[in-house]
Amino acid sequence: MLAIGTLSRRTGTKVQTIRYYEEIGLMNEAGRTSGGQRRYFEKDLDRLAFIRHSRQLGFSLDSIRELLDLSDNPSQSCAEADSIARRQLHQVEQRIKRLQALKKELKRMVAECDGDSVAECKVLEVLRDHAECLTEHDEIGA
Amino acid sequence: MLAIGTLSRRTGTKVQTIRYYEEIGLMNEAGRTSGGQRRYFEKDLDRLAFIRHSRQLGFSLDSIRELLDLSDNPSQSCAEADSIARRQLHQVEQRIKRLQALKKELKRMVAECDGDSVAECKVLEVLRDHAECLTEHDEIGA
DNA sequence: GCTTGAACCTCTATCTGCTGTAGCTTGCAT
DNA sequence: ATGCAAGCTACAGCAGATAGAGGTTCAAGC
Repeated sequence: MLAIGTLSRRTGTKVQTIRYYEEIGLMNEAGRTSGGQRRYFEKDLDRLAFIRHSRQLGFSLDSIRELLDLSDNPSQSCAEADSIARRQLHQVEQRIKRLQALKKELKRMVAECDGDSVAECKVLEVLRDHAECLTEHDEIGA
Repeated sequence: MLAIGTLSRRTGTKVQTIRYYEEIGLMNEAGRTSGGQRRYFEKDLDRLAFIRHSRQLGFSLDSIRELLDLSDNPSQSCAEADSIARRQLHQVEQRIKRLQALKKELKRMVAECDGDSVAECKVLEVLRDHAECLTEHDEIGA
Protein backbone atom coordinates (compact mmCIF):
# COMPACT_ATOMS: atom_id res chain seq x y z
CA MET A 1 0.00 0.00 0.00
CA LEU A 2 1.42 3.30 -1.11
CA ALA A 3 0.93 6.68 0.52
CA ILE A 4 0.16 9.70 -1.61
CA GLY A 5 3.64 11.06 -1.07
CA THR A 6 5.11 7.94 -2.63
CA LEU A 7 3.00 8.37 -5.75
CA SER A 8 4.01 11.99 -5.77
CA ARG A 9 7.71 11.19 -5.66
CA ARG A 10 7.54 8.33 -8.11
CA THR A 11 5.64 10.26 -10.78
CA GLY A 12 6.88 13.78 -10.14
CA THR A 13 3.36 14.96 -9.42
CA LYS A 14 2.51 17.36 -6.62
CA VAL A 15 0.43 15.82 -3.85
CA GLN A 16 -2.27 18.43 -4.35
CA THR A 17 -2.40 17.59 -8.01
CA ILE A 18 -3.04 13.93 -7.28
CA ARG A 19 -5.90 14.91 -4.97
CA TYR A 20 -7.14 17.25 -7.69
CA TYR A 21 -7.15 14.39 -10.21
CA GLU A 22 -9.23 12.37 -7.80
CA GLU A 23 -11.60 15.28 -7.28
CA ILE A 24 -12.26 15.62 -11.00
CA GLY A 25 -12.64 11.88 -11.40
CA LEU A 26 -9.48 11.23 -13.37
CA MET A 27 -8.04 9.08 -10.63
CA ASN A 28 -10.28 6.58 -8.87
CA GLU A 29 -11.19 7.32 -5.31
CA ALA A 30 -8.39 5.98 -3.21
CA GLY A 31 -8.90 3.62 -0.31
CA ARG A 32 -8.35 5.10 3.10
CA THR A 33 -6.70 4.11 6.34
CA SER A 34 -8.80 4.15 9.49
CA GLY A 35 -7.39 7.62 10.07
CA GLY A 36 -8.53 8.83 6.67
CA GLN A 37 -5.27 8.86 4.74
CA ARG A 38 -5.26 7.73 1.10
CA ARG A 39 -3.59 4.45 0.22
CA TYR A 40 -2.82 3.27 -3.28
CA PHE A 41 -2.02 0.13 -5.24
CA GLU A 42 0.53 -0.21 -8.01
CA LYS A 43 -2.25 0.06 -10.58
CA ASP A 44 -3.04 3.54 -9.29
CA LEU A 45 0.59 4.47 -9.74
CA ASP A 46 0.41 3.22 -13.33
CA ARG A 47 -2.72 5.22 -13.98
CA LEU A 48 -1.13 8.36 -12.59
CA ALA A 49 1.96 7.78 -14.71
CA PHE A 50 -0.27 7.43 -17.76
CA ILE A 51 -2.00 10.70 -16.95
CA ARG A 52 1.25 12.54 -16.37
CA HIS A 53 2.85 11.22 -19.47
CA SER A 54 -0.16 12.22 -21.52
CA ARG A 55 -0.05 15.68 -20.01
CA GLN A 56 3.60 15.94 -20.93
CA LEU A 57 2.57 15.21 -24.49
CA GLY A 58 0.09 18.06 -24.24
CA PHE A 59 -3.16 16.10 -24.10
CA SER A 60 -6.01 17.86 -22.34
CA LEU A 61 -7.51 16.29 -19.27
CA ASP A 62 -10.61 15.55 -21.32
CA SER A 63 -8.60 13.71 -23.94
CA ILE A 64 -6.81 11.83 -21.22
CA ARG A 65 -10.14 10.82 -19.78
CA GLU A 66 -11.07 9.31 -23.14
CA LEU A 67 -7.72 7.59 -23.48
CA LEU A 68 -8.05 6.10 -20.01
CA ASP A 69 -11.51 4.79 -20.84
CA LEU A 70 -10.12 3.13 -23.95
CA SER A 71 -7.24 1.72 -22.01
CA ASP A 72 -9.67 0.28 -19.47
CA ASN A 73 -11.67 -1.49 -22.20
CA PRO A 74 -9.12 -3.41 -24.25
CA SER A 75 -11.70 -5.08 -26.48
CA GLN A 76 -12.52 -1.97 -28.49
CA SER A 77 -10.83 -0.87 -31.64
CA CYS A 78 -7.71 1.18 -31.47
CA ALA A 79 -9.10 3.67 -33.98
CA GLU A 80 -10.47 5.96 -31.33
CA ALA A 81 -7.18 6.31 -29.49
CA ASP A 82 -5.47 6.83 -32.78
CA SER A 83 -7.79 9.65 -33.72
CA ILE A 84 -7.33 11.37 -30.38
CA ALA A 85 -3.59 11.23 -30.87
CA ARG A 86 -3.89 12.53 -34.43
CA ARG A 87 -6.07 15.37 -33.25
CA GLN A 88 -3.45 16.23 -30.67
CA LEU A 89 -0.73 16.08 -33.30
CA HIS A 90 -2.72 18.43 -35.48
CA GLN A 91 -3.17 20.89 -32.63
CA VAL A 92 0.53 20.82 -31.87
CA GLU A 93 1.32 21.49 -35.52
CA GLN A 94 -1.07 24.42 -35.60
CA ARG A 95 0.47 25.88 -32.49
CA ILE A 96 3.93 25.55 -33.94
CA LYS A 97 2.82 27.37 -37.07
CA ARG A 98 1.33 30.18 -35.11
CA LEU A 99 4.34 30.52 -32.85
CA GLN A 100 6.65 30.60 -35.83
CA ALA A 101 4.72 33.54 -37.22
CA LEU A 102 5.04 35.29 -33.87
CA LYS A 103 8.71 34.51 -33.74
CA LYS A 104 9.26 36.07 -37.12
CA GLU A 105 7.42 39.21 -36.12
CA LEU A 106 9.23 39.51 -32.81
CA LYS A 107 12.59 39.00 -34.47
CA ARG A 108 11.91 41.75 -36.90
CA MET A 109 10.82 43.96 -34.07
CA VAL A 110 13.94 43.56 -31.97
CA ALA A 111 16.23 43.60 -34.99
CA GLU A 112 15.02 47.03 -36.01
CA CYS A 113 15.47 48.50 -32.58
CA ASP A 114 18.73 50.38 -32.35
CA GLY A 115 18.60 51.24 -28.67
CA ASP A 116 17.59 54.85 -29.07
CA SER A 117 15.14 56.64 -26.84
CA VAL A 118 11.66 55.31 -26.30
CA ALA A 119 10.33 58.11 -28.47
CA GLU A 120 11.60 56.36 -31.56
CA CYS A 121 11.66 52.81 -30.25
CA LYS A 122 10.80 50.40 -33.02
CA VAL A 123 9.41 47.84 -30.65
CA LEU A 124 6.88 50.22 -29.22
CA GLU A 125 6.15 51.64 -32.62
CA VAL A 126 5.29 48.27 -34.07
CA LEU A 127 3.06 47.51 -31.12
CA ARG A 128 1.33 50.84 -31.53
CA ASP A 129 0.66 50.39 -35.19
CA HIS A 130 -0.67 47.08 -36.33
CA ALA A 131 -0.38 48.19 -39.94
CA GLU A 132 3.38 47.77 -39.66
CA CYS A 133 2.98 44.06 -39.26
CA LEU A 134 4.09 41.84 -42.05
CA THR A 135 2.10 38.92 -40.86
CA GLU A 136 -1.51 38.49 -39.98
CA HIS A 137 -2.04 37.24 -36.48
CA ASP A 138 -5.65 37.55 -35.57
CA GLU A 139 -5.92 34.84 -33.03
CA ILE A 140 -4.88 35.40 -29.48
CA GLY A 141 -3.48 32.64 -27.36
CA ALA A 142 -1.39 29.59 -28.08
CA MET B 1 -16.71 60.58 -27.47
CA LEU B 2 -16.77 56.88 -28.14
CA ALA B 3 -18.99 54.30 -26.49
CA ILE B 4 -17.51 51.02 -25.33
CA GLY B 5 -19.18 49.18 -28.19
CA THR B 6 -17.34 51.36 -30.67
CA LEU B 7 -13.99 50.48 -29.11
CA SER B 8 -15.08 46.89 -29.13
CA ARG B 9 -15.89 46.91 -32.83
CA ARG B 10 -12.85 48.92 -33.85
CA THR B 11 -10.36 46.72 -32.01
CA GLY B 12 -12.08 43.37 -32.15
CA THR B 13 -12.19 43.20 -28.38
CA LYS B 14 -15.19 41.94 -26.43
CA VAL B 15 -16.91 44.61 -24.37
CA GLN B 16 -16.38 42.58 -21.20
CA THR B 17 -12.72 42.34 -21.98
CA ILE B 18 -12.40 46.11 -22.18
CA ARG B 19 -14.11 46.44 -18.82
CA TYR B 20 -11.79 43.75 -17.52
CA TYR B 21 -8.75 45.70 -18.71
CA GLU B 22 -10.05 48.71 -16.84
CA GLU B 23 -10.65 46.61 -13.73
CA ILE B 24 -7.06 45.37 -13.68
CA GLY B 25 -5.72 48.84 -14.38
CA LEU B 26 -4.47 48.21 -17.90
CA MET B 27 -6.90 50.72 -19.35
CA ASN B 28 -7.42 54.04 -17.56
CA GLU B 29 -10.74 54.54 -15.87
CA ALA B 30 -13.07 55.82 -18.51
CA GLY B 31 -15.14 58.96 -18.12
CA ARG B 32 -18.84 58.42 -17.64
CA THR B 33 -22.05 59.93 -18.90
CA SER B 34 -24.54 61.22 -16.33
CA GLY B 35 -26.24 57.85 -16.65
CA GLY B 36 -23.03 55.98 -15.87
CA GLN B 37 -22.01 54.73 -19.30
CA ARG B 38 -18.31 54.75 -20.25
CA ARG B 39 -17.12 57.22 -22.84
CA TYR B 40 -13.71 57.17 -24.50
CA PHE B 41 -11.30 59.38 -26.43
CA GLU B 42 -9.23 58.38 -29.43
CA LYS B 43 -6.20 57.93 -27.18
CA ASP B 44 -8.06 55.23 -25.28
CA LEU B 45 -8.71 53.50 -28.56
CA ASP B 46 -5.00 53.66 -29.36
CA ARG B 47 -4.11 52.23 -26.00
CA LEU B 48 -6.53 49.38 -26.43
CA ALA B 49 -5.15 48.68 -29.89
CA PHE B 50 -1.66 48.57 -28.41
CA ILE B 51 -2.78 46.10 -25.77
CA ARG B 52 -4.55 43.89 -28.27
CA HIS B 53 -1.71 43.90 -30.68
CA SER B 54 0.72 42.99 -27.93
CA ARG B 55 -1.56 40.15 -26.86
CA GLN B 56 -1.61 38.90 -30.42
CA LEU B 57 2.15 38.76 -30.26
CA GLY B 58 1.82 36.68 -27.13
CA PHE B 59 2.93 39.22 -24.51
CA SER B 60 1.53 38.66 -21.04
CA LEU B 61 -0.60 41.34 -19.48
CA ASP B 62 2.25 42.07 -17.09
CA SER B 63 4.67 42.61 -19.92
CA ILE B 64 2.12 44.81 -21.65
CA ARG B 65 1.80 46.84 -18.49
CA GLU B 66 5.55 47.46 -18.59
CA LEU B 67 5.48 48.28 -22.26
CA LEU B 68 2.64 50.75 -21.75
CA ASP B 69 4.56 52.44 -18.94
CA LEU B 70 7.55 52.80 -21.23
CA SER B 71 5.37 54.10 -24.00
CA ASP B 72 3.92 56.67 -21.62
CA ASN B 73 7.39 57.94 -20.64
CA PRO B 74 9.15 58.61 -23.91
CA SER B 75 12.26 60.06 -22.30
CA GLN B 76 13.61 56.74 -21.06
CA SER B 77 15.90 54.47 -22.96
CA CYS B 78 14.51 51.98 -25.35
CA ALA B 79 16.61 49.22 -23.81
CA GLU B 80 13.90 48.11 -21.44
CA ALA B 81 11.29 47.66 -24.14
CA ASP B 82 13.85 45.89 -26.21
CA SER B 83 14.64 43.46 -23.43
CA ILE B 84 10.97 42.70 -22.85
CA ALA B 85 10.57 41.93 -26.51
CA ARG B 86 13.70 39.78 -26.52
CA ARG B 87 12.45 37.89 -23.50
CA GLN B 88 9.20 37.27 -25.31
CA LEU B 89 11.06 36.11 -28.40
CA HIS B 90 13.06 33.74 -26.27
CA GLN B 91 9.93 32.31 -24.69
CA VAL B 92 8.34 31.80 -28.07
CA GLU B 93 11.46 30.02 -29.30
CA GLN B 94 11.45 27.75 -26.27
CA ARG B 95 7.82 26.90 -26.79
CA ILE B 96 8.44 26.08 -30.41
CA LYS B 97 11.29 23.78 -29.45
CA ARG B 98 9.19 22.00 -26.93
CA LEU B 99 6.26 21.62 -29.27
CA GLN B 100 8.52 20.24 -31.96
CA ALA B 101 9.68 17.54 -29.57
CA LEU B 102 6.06 16.74 -28.81
CA LYS B 103 5.23 16.66 -32.48
CA LYS B 104 7.97 14.17 -33.14
CA GLU B 105 6.81 11.92 -30.35
CA LEU B 106 3.16 12.10 -31.40
CA LYS B 107 4.05 11.39 -35.00
CA ARG B 108 5.96 8.33 -34.01
CA MET B 109 3.07 7.24 -31.86
CA VAL B 110 0.42 7.45 -34.54
CA ALA B 111 2.74 6.08 -37.22
CA GLU B 112 3.28 2.89 -35.27
CA CYS B 113 -0.38 2.30 -34.66
CA ASP B 114 -1.79 -0.17 -37.15
CA GLY B 115 -5.42 0.02 -36.13
CA ASP B 116 -5.53 -3.21 -34.19
CA SER B 117 -7.40 -3.73 -30.98
CA VAL B 118 -6.83 -1.52 -27.98
CA ALA B 119 -5.02 -4.40 -26.31
CA GLU B 120 -2.02 -3.87 -28.53
CA CYS B 121 -2.54 -0.21 -29.40
CA LYS B 122 0.78 1.51 -29.76
CA VAL B 123 -0.64 4.86 -28.78
CA LEU B 124 -1.88 3.62 -25.46
CA GLU B 125 1.24 1.57 -24.95
CA VAL B 126 3.50 4.55 -25.38
CA LEU B 127 1.39 6.56 -22.99
CA ARG B 128 1.49 3.76 -20.47
CA ASP B 129 5.22 3.37 -20.58
CA HIS B 130 7.31 6.47 -20.48
CA ALA B 131 10.43 4.41 -21.05
CA GLU B 132 9.37 4.00 -24.69
CA CYS B 133 9.87 7.67 -25.31
CA LEU B 134 12.71 8.75 -27.48
CA THR B 135 12.64 12.28 -26.23
CA GLU B 136 12.78 13.76 -22.82
CA HIS B 137 9.86 15.99 -22.02
CA ASP B 138 9.75 16.74 -18.38
CA GLU B 139 7.96 20.01 -18.43
CA ILE B 140 4.23 20.17 -18.65
CA GLY B 141 2.43 22.96 -20.39
CA ALA B 142 3.23 25.12 -23.37
C1' DG C 1 4.05 3.02 25.74
C1' DC C 2 5.10 7.70 24.62
C1' DT C 3 6.75 11.39 22.07
C1' DT C 4 8.02 13.75 18.09
C1' DG C 5 7.60 15.60 13.67
C1' DA C 6 7.05 14.62 8.85
C1' DA C 7 3.41 13.67 6.20
C1' DC C 8 -1.21 13.62 5.76
C1' DC C 9 -6.10 15.76 5.83
C1' DT C 10 -9.92 19.38 4.26
C1' DC C 11 -11.13 23.76 2.76
C1' DT C 12 -10.53 27.78 0.56
C1' DA C 13 -8.18 31.11 -2.27
C1' DT C 14 -5.21 32.24 -6.10
C1' DC C 15 -3.20 32.36 -10.78
C1' DT C 16 -3.95 33.88 -16.29
C1' DG C 17 -6.99 35.94 -19.41
C1' DC C 18 -10.78 36.25 -20.27
C1' DT C 19 -16.08 34.81 -21.24
C1' DG C 20 -20.90 34.28 -20.09
C1' DT C 21 -25.17 35.08 -17.63
C1' DA C 22 -28.83 37.44 -14.94
C1' DG C 23 -31.29 41.24 -14.18
C1' DC C 24 -31.51 45.86 -14.51
C1' DT C 25 -30.83 50.88 -16.61
C1' DT C 26 -29.60 54.24 -20.28
C1' DG C 27 -29.44 56.44 -24.68
C1' DC C 28 -30.96 57.42 -28.96
C1' DA C 29 -33.98 57.15 -32.95
C1' DT C 30 -38.56 57.39 -34.38
C1' DA D 1 -43.56 58.95 -25.60
C1' DT D 2 -41.86 54.55 -26.71
C1' DG D 3 -39.18 50.75 -28.08
C1' DC D 4 -35.16 48.34 -27.92
C1' DA D 5 -30.14 47.98 -28.67
C1' DA D 6 -26.59 48.73 -25.95
C1' DG D 7 -24.98 49.80 -21.72
C1' DC D 8 -24.40 48.72 -16.53
C1' DT D 9 -22.91 45.69 -12.12
C1' DA D 10 -22.03 41.50 -9.96
C1' DC D 11 -20.95 37.12 -9.95
C1' DA D 12 -19.77 32.36 -11.78
C1' DG D 13 -16.98 29.58 -14.63
C1' DC D 14 -13.25 27.70 -17.90
C1' DA D 15 -8.26 24.88 -17.72
C1' DG D 16 -5.05 22.98 -14.77
C1' DA D 17 -3.23 23.27 -11.31
C1' DT D 18 -0.79 25.51 -6.94
C1' DA D 19 -0.48 27.53 -2.24
C1' DG D 20 -1.67 28.27 2.44
C1' DA D 21 -4.15 27.82 6.89
C1' DG D 22 -5.10 25.07 10.45
C1' DG D 23 -5.75 20.66 12.11
C1' DT D 24 -4.88 15.24 12.39
C1' DT D 25 -2.37 10.78 11.70
C1' DC D 26 1.32 7.63 11.15
C1' DA D 27 5.50 5.51 12.09
C1' DA D 28 10.00 5.56 13.95
C1' DG D 29 12.95 6.08 17.90
C1' DC D 30 13.54 5.95 22.78
